[in-house]
Amino acid sequence: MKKVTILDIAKELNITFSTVARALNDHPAISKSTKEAVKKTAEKLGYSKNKIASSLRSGKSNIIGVLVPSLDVSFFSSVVHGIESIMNQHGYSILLYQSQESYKKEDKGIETLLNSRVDGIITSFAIDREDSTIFEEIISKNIPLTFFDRALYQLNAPSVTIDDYKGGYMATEHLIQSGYKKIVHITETRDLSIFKERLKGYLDALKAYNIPVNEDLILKGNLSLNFGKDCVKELTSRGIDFDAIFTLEDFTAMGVIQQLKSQQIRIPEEVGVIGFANEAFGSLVTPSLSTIDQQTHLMGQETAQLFLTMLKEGSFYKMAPQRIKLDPLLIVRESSKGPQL
Amino acid sequence: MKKVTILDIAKELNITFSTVARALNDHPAISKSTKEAVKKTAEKLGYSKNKIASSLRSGKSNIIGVLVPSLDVSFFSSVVHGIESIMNQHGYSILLYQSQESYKKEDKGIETLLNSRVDGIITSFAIDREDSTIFEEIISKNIPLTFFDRALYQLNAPSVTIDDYKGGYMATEHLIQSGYKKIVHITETRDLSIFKERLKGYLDALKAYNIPVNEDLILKGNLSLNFGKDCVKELTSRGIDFDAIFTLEDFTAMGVIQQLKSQQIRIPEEVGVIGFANEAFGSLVTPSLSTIDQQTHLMGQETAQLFLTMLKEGSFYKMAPQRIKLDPLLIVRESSKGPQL
DNA sequence: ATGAAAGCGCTAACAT
DNA sequence: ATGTTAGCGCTTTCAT
Repeated sequence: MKKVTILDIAKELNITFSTVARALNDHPAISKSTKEAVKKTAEKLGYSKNKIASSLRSGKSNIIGVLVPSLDVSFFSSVVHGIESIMNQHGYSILLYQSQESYKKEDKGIETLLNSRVDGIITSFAIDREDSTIFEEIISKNIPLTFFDRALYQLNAPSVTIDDYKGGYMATEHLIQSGYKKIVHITETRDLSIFKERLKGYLDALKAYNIPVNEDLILKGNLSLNFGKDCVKELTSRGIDFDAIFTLEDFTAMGVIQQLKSQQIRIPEEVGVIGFANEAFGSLVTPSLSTIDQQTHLMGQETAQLFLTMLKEGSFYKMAPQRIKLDPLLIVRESSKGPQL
Repeated sequence: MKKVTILDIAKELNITFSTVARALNDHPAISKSTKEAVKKTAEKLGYSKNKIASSLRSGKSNIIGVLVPSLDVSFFSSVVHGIESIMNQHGYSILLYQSQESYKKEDKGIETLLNSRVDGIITSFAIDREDSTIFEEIISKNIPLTFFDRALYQLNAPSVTIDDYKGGYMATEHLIQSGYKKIVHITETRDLSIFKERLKGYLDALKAYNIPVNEDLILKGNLSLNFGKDCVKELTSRGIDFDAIFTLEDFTAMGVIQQLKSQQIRIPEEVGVIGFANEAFGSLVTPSLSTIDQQTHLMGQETAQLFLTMLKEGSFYKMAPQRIKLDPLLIVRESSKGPQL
């Protein structure tokens, strides 16, 4: 089965290949009858348009690069799900790259995407990235770039994130309003602004309700289920007085819950717990886990939409970039129902 | 910033562009000194190789299409994670498509992938697919095709699946060996061989242990958490005698657990439960859910590896295709610890 | 409404 | 070790 080109169709119909090309692209100047004839023989011969050739000539690939830390993290796979669905509807394909949270792999990925002449890049960058020059290069080449979830605000690129500050504030306020007073926050050692924002929200909520900040109640480490367990162990062994825990994300919260249960500390009567991210397991565990939803589906859609808008504009980085901040959603479940009166 | 081509580098160095091309591709016949000079000026001028042009000329895109139902299902995103990682290490990029379990979108996806001249396709096809002609076309065009999880065995294409029969057998045998005797199986109405295999495993395990099959204990529907709840309601309202439930996947099992708990039926003392898929929440719920692990990471790796082997062969569909069946893993947790003595 | 011709940026066969 | 040359299969401008 040798490959069929527009030339083969042209020969079959005794017209030139440029007429065929126009017919296949629904060019207005081509008569209805030739269009039909062309499409029929294309079908008959099993013609498949060579997008590589047309991309080379036209300078547009209709492919956009999506670069994320890892599809093994449900947050990212969920957003990518949304991005692919929307872009697909608009005739774009997704070239996928995972950085595995390593900026070196990310740099390599960006190079490959650029070599592939993607029409633009959508990304949430690696946790260990320290300088933004590679993204500046993309911008200076006038290639559309859109961030989601993790954004570099010093750059002139649009972004879709959730309001992590607000999320942190909401979680903390909810605990306070439920009657908790000595609220622990577990955060990250690694320097990522989204975690700092959540911490800020925590601090401001305490302030707003006139609760003094106690440094003993702010624990730092590397997020994981086991870290959550360790935090509870440390708090109890050091005899620190607390009645609620707000963790930077759900897996850590899960560790907290498991350890509290194993030490026979009742949730939510003795200690309230709230996480962040609304992982699938939160509604299924006992007690079910209160959390902050990050609206992953909405984020995927908004990101794709924002990117498409940018593409249409033509001259990308001229105006101030649009920065969409999605509202986090408070999901109240059993784990934060309030202390025993 | 206009684009830099090998011609620009050639002019800069007063050599021909074909020497430049060879230097950049580390052609053995090029002297070390020119290679260095070329690479230095390439860097200096900000050259970025146009993969589209080289693909057009060479007939190889170094891109493979990955077509899955949805990244919102953790099983698939996990396997795609593995596939991307491995292919990436071997210099391939992934063009991603989601069928959303619709064979129509899948057909469109395949067409786009073929138009994009991918070097091959890796897929787990849509649940509603009824005929295999589109895959036969791919094969007849001699384009490498590899299935994972859901395979069409009548086709001459390699596949990586887990042994669903064995998984069904293991789950059932485990319940029997734990002391359960009246074992329900919840399965799918829709016609997908993986579910039928699990059912077969269930039936054969019963047979092997001389337990008569009771049709009342085999329930069919569309998998979901709520369906699991409904099944328990139906079983109890109809007064059917049962002491264990094996569900076709974990979300349904979760529904079963929630409904049993809400009816004050104790797990595992009164009713044992085992699911299938080893979703993330299984270890976190109470009681923790016994299940069958599908080895998603291994599946991703094996699929990528099998595909790469195929690529190397050159003439694809000549020999009998390799069909890798991975062993499922029995994960015993609290929900199937055995009935009260 | 259609044809002719140029060329996108590479690779690769064939020179020298 | 390097140069010459001919395309890959389209899109697009200019003619007719």
